[in-house]
Amino acid sequence: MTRTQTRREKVEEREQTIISAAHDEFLKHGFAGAKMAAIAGRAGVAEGTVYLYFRSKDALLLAVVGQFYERLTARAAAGIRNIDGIYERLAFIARNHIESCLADWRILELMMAQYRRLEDYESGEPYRYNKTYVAVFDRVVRDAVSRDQIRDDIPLHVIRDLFFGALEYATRTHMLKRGKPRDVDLIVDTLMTILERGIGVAHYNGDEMKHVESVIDRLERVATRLENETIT
Amino acid sequence: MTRTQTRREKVEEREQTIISAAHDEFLKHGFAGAKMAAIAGRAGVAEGTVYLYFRSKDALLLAVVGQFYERLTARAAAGIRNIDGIYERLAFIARNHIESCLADWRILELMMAQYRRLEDYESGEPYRYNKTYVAVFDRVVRDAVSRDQIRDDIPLHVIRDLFFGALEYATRTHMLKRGKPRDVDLIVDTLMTILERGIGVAHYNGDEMKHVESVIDRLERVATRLENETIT
DNA sequence: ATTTTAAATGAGTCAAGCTCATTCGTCACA
DNA sequence: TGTGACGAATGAGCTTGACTCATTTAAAAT
Repeated sequence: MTRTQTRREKVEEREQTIISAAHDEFLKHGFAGAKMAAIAGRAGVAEGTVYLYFRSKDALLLAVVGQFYERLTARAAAGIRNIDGIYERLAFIARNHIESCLADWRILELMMAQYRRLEDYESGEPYRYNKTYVAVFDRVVRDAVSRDQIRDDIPLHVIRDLFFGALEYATRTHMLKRGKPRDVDLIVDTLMTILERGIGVAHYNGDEMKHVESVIDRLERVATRLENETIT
Repeated sequence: MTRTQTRREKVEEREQTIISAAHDEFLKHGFAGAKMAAIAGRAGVAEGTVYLYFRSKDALLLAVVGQFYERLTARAAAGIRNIDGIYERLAFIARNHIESCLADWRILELMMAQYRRLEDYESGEPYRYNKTYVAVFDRVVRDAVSRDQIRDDIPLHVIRDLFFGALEYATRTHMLKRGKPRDVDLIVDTLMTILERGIGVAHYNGDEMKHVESVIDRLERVATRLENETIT
């Protein structure tokens, strides 16, 4: 008989099974409503076994949330790699955020409820998860600032809070109103428009405006010429 | 002996005592950490008495949250009465929101945790509390839209989510970083600047803008024509 | 084959939300 | 002033569910 799994592999597989079971149970019943016995049942192990893998119900939730963040971060980081343009990148992050949150809404709620305890937040794991995720966003913004595409007089943390705060609330509204997937586009587009105007460097100020006008003049001449040529 | 209180008054006073006790206990220990026995102790009544006034621990939390919202709404509504100018009004609402949330942060967390259950959210009391609060904001924005101070092509709900989402996240960041009261000004100012640029009607004068747009229209028509000709 | 070590089990403990039979306080009326 | 009636208050006890630990089972080492 071939040994298909090492001991280590078996243990890790079981851990994953328990996390998945917990994910489903939390998703269905919420944190308070989820029962450790039910999670153990779903995972096909005894209740005591769960406690060999996770210290407590909280620790189990933390593992679930951790995996959520890992997916979220991985998708965001991979997605923007093939995208140029600051607002296109932000739009991708926004859409990824909304869609991921919609799928795992309950988990997110739980995370917030449990892990926003402030006193020791910065030392906790959720904080680190969040930090690596947010780093993806920060890099995009800092990059854009260095290219003079975003004003440098707005603190990064304010932009960040605005971005993710708006996304979270918009996601909730979307969920409450049972919006259609199409609506997500509207949300993302609108948000990008506001952001572009709000934090982008002004396109139409003073000298630049004159430049714009000269370009418009040239375009107009071109347009006229084209029209005439087409007619003849 | 003069009767200082009617029966009814006594009951209401006791109810208030219990709510206050719960508020303090929740604030100190969070929802899960708060014990009904401790709340009863703080209020100076027996544990069973609490259940004469509130069906459950959840109902008690709801009452606490309700009072928070009432204060929040009353202050916001009263504050903007003496203020003119859309951004000045929004700034007041923003500052009131941040300061109130900072004071009762824990309560807010709890509320979110408990009452974002989506299925029956719209029928619940917290939803109504939130709605009347948000109505103050909506009125300001709608008023500004009707005066052409805010673009009318941005859905109100997106502005609202952006506003309150940004505020909530900014408040949390402020709390985490243990910011100073002075920083709140910076947050509010920055947010207002972004909002003004992002949702305000364009500043550059109308004629120029119309001119630009008419040129764009022409270009578009020309482009379409060219495309068609290329095909044939 | 036997020992050793790690993993799994589930009956049992404990804490906390909630209930309810009982007691208490107050007021109306004789 | 005594007494009956009724709503308010009480806290011992019930229930539920997170967590523990003595015991059993499986795997690895010798």
